[in-house]
Amino acid sequence: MSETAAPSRRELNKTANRDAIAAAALELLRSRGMGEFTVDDIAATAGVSRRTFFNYFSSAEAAIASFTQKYLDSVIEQLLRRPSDEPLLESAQHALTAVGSPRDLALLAETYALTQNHPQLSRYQLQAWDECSTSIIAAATNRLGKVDDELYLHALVGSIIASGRAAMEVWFQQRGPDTSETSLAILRQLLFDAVGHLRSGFNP
Amino acid sequence: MSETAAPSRRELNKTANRDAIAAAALELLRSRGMGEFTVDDIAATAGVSRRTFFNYFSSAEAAIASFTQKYLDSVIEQLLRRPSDEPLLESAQHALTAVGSPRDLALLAETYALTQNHPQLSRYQLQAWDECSTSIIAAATNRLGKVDDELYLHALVGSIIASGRAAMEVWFQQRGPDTSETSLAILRQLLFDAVGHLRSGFNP
DNA sequence: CCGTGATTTGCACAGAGTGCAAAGTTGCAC
DNA sequence: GTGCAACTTTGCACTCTGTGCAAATCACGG
Repeated sequence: MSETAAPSRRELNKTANRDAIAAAALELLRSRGMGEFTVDDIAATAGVSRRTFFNYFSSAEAAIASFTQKYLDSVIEQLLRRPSDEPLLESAQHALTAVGSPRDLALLAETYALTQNHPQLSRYQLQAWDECSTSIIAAATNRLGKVDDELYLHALVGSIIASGRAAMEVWFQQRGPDTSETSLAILRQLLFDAVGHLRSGFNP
Repeated sequence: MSETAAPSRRELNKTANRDAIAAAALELLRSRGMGEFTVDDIAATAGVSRRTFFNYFSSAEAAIASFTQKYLDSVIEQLLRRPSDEPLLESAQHALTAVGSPRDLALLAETYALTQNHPQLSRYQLQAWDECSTSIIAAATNRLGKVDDELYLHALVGSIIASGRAAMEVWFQQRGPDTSETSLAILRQLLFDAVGHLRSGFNP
């Protein structure tokens, strides 16, 4: 069915460049910490010009947040694979915890941990989660046709995303920057349980 | 009981300055639109130096987002006034729609409307809502003592805030930049209904 | 091999944000 | 009211950000 299609040389170079830049940003984040490096540093590490950096990302924070976006994109992908008659909350519960890409979850967790106390980066992460909401709403609207109750859908999807973020926050409080396999398993469980609470209407 | 206490001259000057700067930012936002003015413009309009602007706000966006923060602060204030044995969802429903400060809600709506398509400002607004979550969680933890289920509390409060944001979004889709009394009444109703959906566990 | 369109790069420039020290205010004790 | 201590505003200098523009470079099809 849907092949990934044309990996032309140009396309390949483009994603390779993008990945190299994001990887360079992550490397500097790990080694120096947020705020301790500049866009020039990232560009130099990635082996591109400063100007090219800005062709791909609008800021250093955006480059780091791309890892969060990547995880959330894979969540949406999983979500679209669920049977379309399955209740949204159930689909979401599975999509958030699906291990379609273990590395994505690990990077989500790592960048989340390295983000603490860096307002501007936090804002970019928030935006990534919010855009995920928007995508899910669009997909649901697409699938169900014009919904009768916009408010219901927005509040529901927003709550799902909020539950996901709650799981991240609680995980980090409990585990700190530990991103071992064990720790990530706990994170997955928290993601599952958070949406579980939502599914049960927050009735204990 | 808790008086607002010492309005010393210094304190007064400080809040007056802060208000003047925020008002100047809003005025420029209204007259020129986001991205069409600089921090120097705001400082000049407010009658302070550029450097003083940065003593109060870290960016133009932060100055605009202060109106959202103000509304959310008043929500928290209302929330703390509710009887402490009332279920959190019920308290939240009332706090979000309480007209403790009609002007705050109007400014929330207006700045929300003027924010569309301005990523950096959107991020600041998101952050304001997120910090509100954090405050509510802290308050609840404070009131109930160390909670047994952190995840439950985080997911619940996050969902409340998400419902509030959902109401804002739906309101704006329906009403655009209309901030008349009638329109604001609709917004209040949407806020009430959004949390209502959450209260009923999203069961139609 | 060459032309065409996309991509990268260098350069220039306006503006953001911050440290620092001088100048100006406010509060308080005498 | 004088004067000193603490706080606030301001100007200045400096680094870094983000973007427009045009030249150079690259990918691809003929």
